[in-house]
Amino acid sequence: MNEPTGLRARKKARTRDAIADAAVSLFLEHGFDRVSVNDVAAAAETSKPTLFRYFPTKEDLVLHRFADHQGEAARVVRERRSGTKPMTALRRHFRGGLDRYDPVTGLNDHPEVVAFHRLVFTTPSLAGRLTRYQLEDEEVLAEALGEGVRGRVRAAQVLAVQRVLARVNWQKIADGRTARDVHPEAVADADEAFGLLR
Amino acid sequence: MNEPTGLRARKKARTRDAIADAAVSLFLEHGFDRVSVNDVAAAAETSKPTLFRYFPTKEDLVLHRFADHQGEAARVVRERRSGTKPMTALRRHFRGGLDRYDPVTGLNDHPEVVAFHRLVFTTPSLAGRLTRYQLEDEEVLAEALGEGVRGRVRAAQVLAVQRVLARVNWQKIADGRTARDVHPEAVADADEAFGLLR
DNA sequence: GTTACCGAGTTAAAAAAGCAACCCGGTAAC
DNA sequence: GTTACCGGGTTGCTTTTTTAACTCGGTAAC
Repeated sequence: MNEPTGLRARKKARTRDAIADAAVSLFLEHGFDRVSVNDVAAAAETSKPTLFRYFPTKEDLVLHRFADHQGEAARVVRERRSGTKPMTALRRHFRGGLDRYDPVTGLNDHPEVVAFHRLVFTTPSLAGRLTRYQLEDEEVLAEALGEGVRGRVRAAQVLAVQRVLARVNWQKIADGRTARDVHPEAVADADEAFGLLR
Repeated sequence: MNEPTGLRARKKARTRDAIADAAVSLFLEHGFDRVSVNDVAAAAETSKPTLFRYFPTKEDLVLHRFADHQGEAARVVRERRSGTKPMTALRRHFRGGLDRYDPVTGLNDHPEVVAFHRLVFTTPSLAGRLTRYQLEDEEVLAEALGEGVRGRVRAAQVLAVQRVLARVNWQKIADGRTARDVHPEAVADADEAFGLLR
């Protein structure tokens, strides 16, 4: 089921992780703009060209965690069991994320995760680039949802809903509440928001 | 004074160490002949050709620790202060090794060191290759000692003495005594043995 | 007595990483 | 207002590593 795990693949994954981890921990400690990519490369013990071979821009050093979820919505729609409506599949998937306290739902109170979200949301260049990612996500979801304007609008609405929900959840947790405590509200919010999509 | 420490050099050193460490620890645990170079490479997380680029033969995976002392005797002779006789320089150097409990003198009771020596001495192919190293050592020492048969004989005698002394010391320690305890005898033996060289 | 496998080493080609030098836009120094 | 540096990102070249397939000697199977 998982990729062939040769030496090459293992070491590439490790290098990638080393770079990403070094980056995030430096950014969290000193702030995105006060850390240069040279610093990151040095901390990860790789060269600058290598760093850029793994991550196209400085922002991606942070955002790859979202990038890993690229196209997830589209996939959920495409792989739904026949008989299930797209919206139901998406709602269930999001609900699953909440129950697993998946960081992308905003419903996660691990200190690192919270700090990470604050970093993303309060750094303009990061927030900006993140919306670019979501636009691409929107396009593939639109395709999965059907031709024409109809699909595009649906896609935009779904992603907007997810974005808002995640933001609301994160805000409550940033205010000091625990994920477990917020969970019921998050589920209720999700039901209401997805309900509006009909 | 020390080599430029770029990324490349650092990683090469690390790879080399990883291979050597994996090798020695596997050999100590299972025996030299029951561990294949494939096992070593796998444990060190490198490929077989890489392993062989760092160490020309399987034996060298163990013996590089001796190889690091290659030519040491010759260097001691060449770099002695003028006015000092070669033999005195060599005797003093060996004496220094005893005082530092240098593993090459056999006078070292760290469990790993003792086990390592047992490994070398009780594995025929290793013991065999080790004497090959000592022959090369002998040649360069002979050159440093002067032309002709005279130098060669001297060289052979010095190295034979060191070999015997190391072996005797190791034997006592293998019998359970501590290095500190054996030290005086080792010094006495050394004095006597080097004395015979006159 | 082949046939098949194992372990030490090697080879060639391709991927990946390092290095040094560069471009380009910004901003601080003088 | 040049000049110099800094940080993001790129380029070309070299070195290192992986991969897979190979040689060669030994030895177990049948």
